[in-house]
Amino acid sequence: MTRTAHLQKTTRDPDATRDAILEAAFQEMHRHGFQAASLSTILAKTDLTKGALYHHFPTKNDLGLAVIEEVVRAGFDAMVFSPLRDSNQPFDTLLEIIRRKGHKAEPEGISLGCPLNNLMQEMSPLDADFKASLSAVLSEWQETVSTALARAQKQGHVRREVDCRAAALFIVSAWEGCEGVAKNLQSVKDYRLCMKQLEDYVAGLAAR
Amino acid sequence: MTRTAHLQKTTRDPDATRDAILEAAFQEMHRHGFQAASLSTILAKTDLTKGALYHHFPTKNDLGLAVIEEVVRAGFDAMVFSPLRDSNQPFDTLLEIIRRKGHKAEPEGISLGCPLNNLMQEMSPLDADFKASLSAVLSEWQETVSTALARAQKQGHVRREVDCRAAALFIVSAWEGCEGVAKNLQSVKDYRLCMKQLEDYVAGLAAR
DNA sequence: GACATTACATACCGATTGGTATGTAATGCG
DNA sequence: CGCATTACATACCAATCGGTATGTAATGTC
Repeated sequence: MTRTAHLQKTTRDPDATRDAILEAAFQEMHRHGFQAASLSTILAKTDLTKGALYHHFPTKNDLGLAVIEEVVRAGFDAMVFSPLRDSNQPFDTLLEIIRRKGHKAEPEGISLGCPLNNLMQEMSPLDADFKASLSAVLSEWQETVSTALARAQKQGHVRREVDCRAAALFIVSAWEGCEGVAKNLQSVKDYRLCMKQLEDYVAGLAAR
Repeated sequence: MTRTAHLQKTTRDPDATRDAILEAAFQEMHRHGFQAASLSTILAKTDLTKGALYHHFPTKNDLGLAVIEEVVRAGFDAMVFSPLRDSNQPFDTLLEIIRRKGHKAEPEGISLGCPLNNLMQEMSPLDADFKASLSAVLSEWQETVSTALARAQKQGHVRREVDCRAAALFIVSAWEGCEGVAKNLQSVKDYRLCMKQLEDYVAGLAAR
């Protein structure tokens, strides 16, 4: 019956608080994975409480799915999907993206790994909703690379006998593989070396 | 004060029980990862109790590390390391191993993913002991492939200008990448397609 | 200004977790 | 055989987990 002081936020901005929760949840999930991500930690980082969280997200799973669709996917969109789709020199753009990835690599980013890859490895076999959401991003990635290669092929920049879909699958896989291995080795040097090999593989698809 | 019946195992075999715990722990960790692996579940699978577990392993971390060093590593040894080291046609053997991996792929194995990769993605940034233990296996893998390529190079089966260490790093990375992506897509077909690309890449290292 | 609704804060809950303390039966050793 | 030690089983613990119920202040609507 003690009438504790209910300190509410004086200014309200639902969209901003929702974004704050999403961002904090993304960071927490990026470091500890989804299952080990603690709602308490997320809320501590945002200075919010469970009331806020469960007002915006009915359950922890929904929060995780929203992170994938609104944060992870948006990152890929800005970094890979849009540049590839908008380019009219898709082959050069693809090579350039891979090169940039290798160059701008930071130790922290390396040791945390690719958020998409992390979540796929953890959640795909455990939860169908996660699997579907993650698969959607992964497939869009593959599809985007595949389309870029096909366009380049029409331009005569990629050899005619190349199976663009298979190549795209391998590029995406190797890409994730490089990030995963470098994450474990915690080595920027190995990451660059590995991405350089991927770059060489892609360059090897070019017409003579 | 109720004198409950203490049902002990009538026959004792410490090594066997230890192995049983390790095997059950491996399966749990393979499905749910290390953190989400429940000791209760592991014990239920073995019909043992916490007394047995904590007698053989001082802590959950030690159990996890033992699984890596005694189960995961042993698997790689039998499937990859030993065959590559013992072969005197290392290039053909490497190609054969990759081919076999693609052929004998089963849906369940695919959707569970590579145990090493799973644990690396989950634990490397969280725990230094896990990182070290996992890195040891990964480095041995890379080293084994690298040595195999170098030997093949001396035999004239691999082009002279190939950087064997870099190629081995990429092969291991792409390998893990294929398994990781196929795990998410839960598609044996895509796994085989992806491993075929890797096979082609390796074949491309051959001397003309 | 009254009132419903939104946007949170606070307090509490059952379930599960890794870990420990203690007890006891089987085994190895003299 | 006697006795220490090993190899477990049982019972209990604090901490943490995701989730819920309830309360209240800010906001939108008329």
